[in-house]
Amino acid sequence: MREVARLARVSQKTVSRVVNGEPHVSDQARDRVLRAARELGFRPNTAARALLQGRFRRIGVVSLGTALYGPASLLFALERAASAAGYSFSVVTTLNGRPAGIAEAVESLLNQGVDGIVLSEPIDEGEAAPLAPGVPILGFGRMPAVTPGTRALVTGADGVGGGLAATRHLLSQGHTTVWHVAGPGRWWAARDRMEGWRKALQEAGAPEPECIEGDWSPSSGYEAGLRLARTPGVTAVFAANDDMAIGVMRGLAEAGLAVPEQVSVVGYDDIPAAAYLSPPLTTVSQDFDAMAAHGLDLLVHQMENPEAPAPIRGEPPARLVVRRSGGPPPRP
Amino acid sequence: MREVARLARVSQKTVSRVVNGEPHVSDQARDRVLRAARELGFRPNTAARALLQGRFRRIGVVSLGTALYGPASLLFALERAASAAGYSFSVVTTLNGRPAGIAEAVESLLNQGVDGIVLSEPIDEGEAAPLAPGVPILGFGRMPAVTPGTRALVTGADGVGGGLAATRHLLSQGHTTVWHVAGPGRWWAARDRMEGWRKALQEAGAPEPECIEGDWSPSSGYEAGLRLARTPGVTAVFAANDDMAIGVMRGLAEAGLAVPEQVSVVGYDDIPAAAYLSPPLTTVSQDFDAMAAHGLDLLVHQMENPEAPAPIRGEPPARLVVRRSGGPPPRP
DNA sequence: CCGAGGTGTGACTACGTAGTCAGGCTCTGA
DNA sequence: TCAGAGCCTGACTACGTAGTCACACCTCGG
Repeated sequence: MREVARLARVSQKTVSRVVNGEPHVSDQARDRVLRAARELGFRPNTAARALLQGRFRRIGVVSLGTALYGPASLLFALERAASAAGYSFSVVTTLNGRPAGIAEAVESLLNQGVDGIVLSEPIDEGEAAPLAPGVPILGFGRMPAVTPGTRALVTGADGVGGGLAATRHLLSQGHTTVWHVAGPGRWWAARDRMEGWRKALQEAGAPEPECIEGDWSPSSGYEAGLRLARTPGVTAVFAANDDMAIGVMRGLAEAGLAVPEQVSVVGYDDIPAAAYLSPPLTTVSQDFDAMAAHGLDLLVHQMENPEAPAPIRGEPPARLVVRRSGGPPPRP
Repeated sequence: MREVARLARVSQKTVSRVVNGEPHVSDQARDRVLRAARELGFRPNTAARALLQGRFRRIGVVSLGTALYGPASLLFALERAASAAGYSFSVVTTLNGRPAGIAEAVESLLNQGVDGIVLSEPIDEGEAAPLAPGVPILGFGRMPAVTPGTRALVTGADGVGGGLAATRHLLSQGHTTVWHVAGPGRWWAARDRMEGWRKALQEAGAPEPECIEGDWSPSSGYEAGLRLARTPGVTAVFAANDDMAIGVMRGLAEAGLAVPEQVSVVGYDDIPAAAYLSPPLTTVSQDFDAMAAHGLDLLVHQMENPEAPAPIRGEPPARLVVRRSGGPPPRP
């Protein structure tokens, strides 16, 4: 910046003014500075700026690092939202199955100097609660235990609503009850979807079958499908994500059960391939961009108004997408 | 740090020494400093450190921001590799279909002060060449045009090898030739896979049918499938990713063609669901973690030895995974 | 008993930027 | 013509850390 100043025959401070678009600079000086900056390939130093202002304009995200469609979509949506809000974007993944993974990841983001943190796939890790003095944390779905004093925000992923819609749909097709292949119990998203399922059964007075826990993978869905095929009376299955739904359908098919003629299946996520499976998969769709925008709005507001209470606002609902796989129960 | 020093009754410099694990500090002083640091919740300031050292220990990645399995897997693998190498990780997505997207994204990373840049899904954008004075750039697959003077590195994604293996497999099943549903022509990955397909046909002396260009989505695969079903003589299709392969299979099925009995299909990526589709999908698998580790190795080496020429090393090969969908041609 | 070499410590400084403040200039209205 | 009110400009400084250097002290071999 000194060199630019020298070349433009102004002071370093004036260059700073031009670069930051401050007023009170003559057009002539501004012109000379801009020309000099371009000529020297000047790029303001982020470190110096951050040092002076005490913040990086950076948002950090803790992700599990799995290429699952939902989490990956949300991650990219968050990047777009952060970028639109003028923030840069750091990612840390927790090593799979590592205890204290989230707390460690949060720690690493704090060391990087982020101004806000997002837990895109909150997991209940028991005691290991993230602690972030001064830096607000946003959780999607629900939040893990948080150390008191930490500024935690929550925005819904509407897993309950989605599970409710999926299960209601199956019940409305005439099934007497609906089986559930859940995600891993530590994920809040899995718990939410299960809660929605349970609610729908209760409001319909349907019996609640034992729930099978998968790990989001098609192979766990496949195992569940084989097991459900051996279980008498199974006519409708709600899987907590599309990958498991694919596995379930495969397991049922190998056991000789046709979908949707003999068993109806509903998934969750609306992966792009869902409409092109055999049969096309009825599933629950989420608007990740809206979720990310809404969540980041909360977070940025909290970052810029440290004292203000977290505003409560509506969040984008999950939406059922009806296709063939969730058809009516078999005629006896 | 001054406060820690005061509390520990040492100089600020000694605190710095302890924090950075430098030698020549008595156990006694180190102990006092560590205790004081813990008590005050001290966290070294990244900005000041970066300002002094002229680098952030940060790697930036340009991603297209699509939740496609391959790109998302590579992104997370890169994060793991960067974290293992002691670097933090920034992501910028290019807005879909935006011209000059990559150059703009690179610019934004440079403004953040990253020490190295990865283009995880290089795209040929014609004139808009990324320009990065001083900061090395790594491209996966092949590289877009790069302004002279930019330190560009390339690591293979072995798309050619994968396309070759997929096509050879189909030919070895007895098909006279293989149709190809390609990815968007601007993607180097799509070009590589197509080149592998073409090579395999040439070495077998098989005729080269016209290639259909998709956009990686199942729906584009579906369109291609419908079109191929109307084309006489189609018995084998190589799709440039699994999503399109799913669409192709759906299109063929709707036209009454059975896979693999009447048409064999091979995909690319080995998405988790591939093994659980109907029929299970023969596809090409890549070791993203190995690719990322290898690529980051190159990049970090170049970052830390600016003058050294880029070392050339072997890269992890793509591997064919044989399942049912790529079966033999129909008996006449 | 002395010098050489190693260890432990702290004062001082620079890194590149933006906030503060002071001062010179121009323009306006009396 | 002059005071007052802007506008434009630059000197100075602080931000938090690590590199450099100086120095006191200790140990050891000759």
